[in-house]
Amino acid sequence: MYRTHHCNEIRKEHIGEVVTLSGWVNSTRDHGGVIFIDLRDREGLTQAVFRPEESEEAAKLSHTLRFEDVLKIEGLVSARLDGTANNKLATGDVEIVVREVTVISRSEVLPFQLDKELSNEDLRLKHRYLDLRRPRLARNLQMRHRVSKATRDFLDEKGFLEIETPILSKSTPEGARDFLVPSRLSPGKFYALPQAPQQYKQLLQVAGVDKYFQIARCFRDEDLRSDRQPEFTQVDIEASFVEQSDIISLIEGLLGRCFKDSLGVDIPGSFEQMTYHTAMDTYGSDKPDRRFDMKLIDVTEDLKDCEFRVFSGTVANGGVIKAINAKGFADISTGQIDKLTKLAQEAGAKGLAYIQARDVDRKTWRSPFVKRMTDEEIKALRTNLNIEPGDLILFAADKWPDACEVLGRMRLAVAELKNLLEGNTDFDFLWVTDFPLLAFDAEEEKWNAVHHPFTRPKAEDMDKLEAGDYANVRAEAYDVVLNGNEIGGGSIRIHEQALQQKMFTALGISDEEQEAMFSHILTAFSYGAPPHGGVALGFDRLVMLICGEESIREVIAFPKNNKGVDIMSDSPSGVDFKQLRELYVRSVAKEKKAEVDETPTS
RNA sequence: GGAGUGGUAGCUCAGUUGGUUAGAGCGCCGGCCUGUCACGCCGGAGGUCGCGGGUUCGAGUCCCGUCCACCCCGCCA
Repeated sequence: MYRTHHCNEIRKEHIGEVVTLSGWVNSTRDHGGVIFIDLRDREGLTQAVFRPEESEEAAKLSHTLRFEDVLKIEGLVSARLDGTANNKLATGDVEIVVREVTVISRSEVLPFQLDKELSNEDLRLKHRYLDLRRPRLARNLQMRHRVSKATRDFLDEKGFLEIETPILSKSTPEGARDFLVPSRLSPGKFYALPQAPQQYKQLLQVAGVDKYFQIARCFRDEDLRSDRQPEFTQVDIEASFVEQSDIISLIEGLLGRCFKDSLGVDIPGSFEQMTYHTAMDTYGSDKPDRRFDMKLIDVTEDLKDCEFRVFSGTVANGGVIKAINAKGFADISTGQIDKLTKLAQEAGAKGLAYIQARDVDRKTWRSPFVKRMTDEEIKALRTNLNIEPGDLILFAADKWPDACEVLGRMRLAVAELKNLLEGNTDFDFLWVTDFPLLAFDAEEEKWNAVHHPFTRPKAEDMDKLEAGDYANVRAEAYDVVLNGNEIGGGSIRIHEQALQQKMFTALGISDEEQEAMFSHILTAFSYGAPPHGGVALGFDRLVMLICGEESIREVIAFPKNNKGVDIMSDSPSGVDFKQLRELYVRSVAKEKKAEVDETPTS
């Protein structure tokens, strides 16, 4: 037998018992005579004491122990000597006086120390199995389990069925780039890995499943980010005979359960709802972070006749002028202004207009344009923007969406520069609703679905869809936002064949293409489809936020690096020519020396 | 595809206007130590300063190129 208890289990009441523990050597404190070893498993630490007078053999062996050796110890649970209890450890009142020790496995010196922070992510990922021994990561994995368990429990109680959908799936024309899998049995044809189980879950509604969920792995072949991996997990939910409010209540309950069962935190029973238009207008983002204020204020009326042509000209062309007041940030450095200006330009602005309001008197204001403004204009700004000495005002003048977008980014950048969120532990939940159904892609010169092509237009905007007024059709779609992160999104779906066809046509998908790519779902809708809708939660992001991490890599057991490479197992990697031949695939990838590689290395 | 930050000992980092033999903490190795828990004390080993080129009497430091990592934008219906 390896153990009678785990390493965070022994307490005062066990004193006098003989126990057996197994685990890793977390640390050794060798005093020559007496030796202390902290034994660790995933649950915690227990101190073992080796004394020659108890067992000469064990004490002798204990001198040779190194970090991360794996041991089995047997000994007597004893109270620690007076004044030597360790209140940092749950097991700190007791220790195991060892009478027998077995070295199960020795460890080489580790490539990094487990008790120190480590910035070399390459090294961490290469030895992920060691990284995961660190308490923070071990805790994250346990939290992740808690959240998925809470999800399953909650949805089960609500009558949802967990159903698996295919991983070998069909390529979809819209959306992200697909991962493709060549088919050996159908030469020249390919499966795609699912970007989401969207169509399957809708077909399950046609099947009468009524309430479906899946903790589903999804795949998108796009560039990575700290919150994006090529394969990720989403909590995929779909239900029949539901309206938007039903899904919203369901998710509020689900998130409540997740936070309760993982962190023990009570979150609000319902979240504020905000339209997409209000979110953009007020925060310059469809996923506003409301943990700090700095709202976007419209000053178009105040400055429409301003002598500063950038402002008045924009208004004359139908644009707007918006501003944010970065309270107390008038002492911003020139370098920081430059940085913000560059950011604004990246977001599409021509420049960044600002006022550093050093004191009350406008003569103390530092600004490229303020001298050209009338006293009335200044007065209006003072009032509307609540300008006080020490404030920094940033302006954007452009078409409404662009001005909002630019200032939205400024708002986040200022919060970053000013460390507004340092130490903030709030959880601010929010629903963003009434998204536009379609958005025009200038590059492709076509309309794209903002959410996806199965999203239902709002009933009151249906006539606009008929009329081809695509820009003003709103969708029965909603996102759930936590602290400026989109943690989920969903919609009520189209369940009518004719409407779905109309939607495809609006997206520029010809009748032939509809037949080839979507006949299964269009046909299914002709056999009695219930109204339905659902949502998908970004599970990795949710767990990341629950764990207080800044990257989803910290909550995924074996993540890939920025280039999509698993540097531990070295995947992706080359395959044998024979494997490719069986799949009727030939690589045209060029090796470093510019030759076509027909026998890839492995 | 574009911008930014970084790369110095096993790890985390410092290294000033270019100037002696490139440092610290932790880890590692050896020794001492019977109540520690970031144990302590003594001693020691350990470096292609990412790589290549250049400027210079002299380059970790300046210049050019390049590779890698992270981060952001694009992209992610």
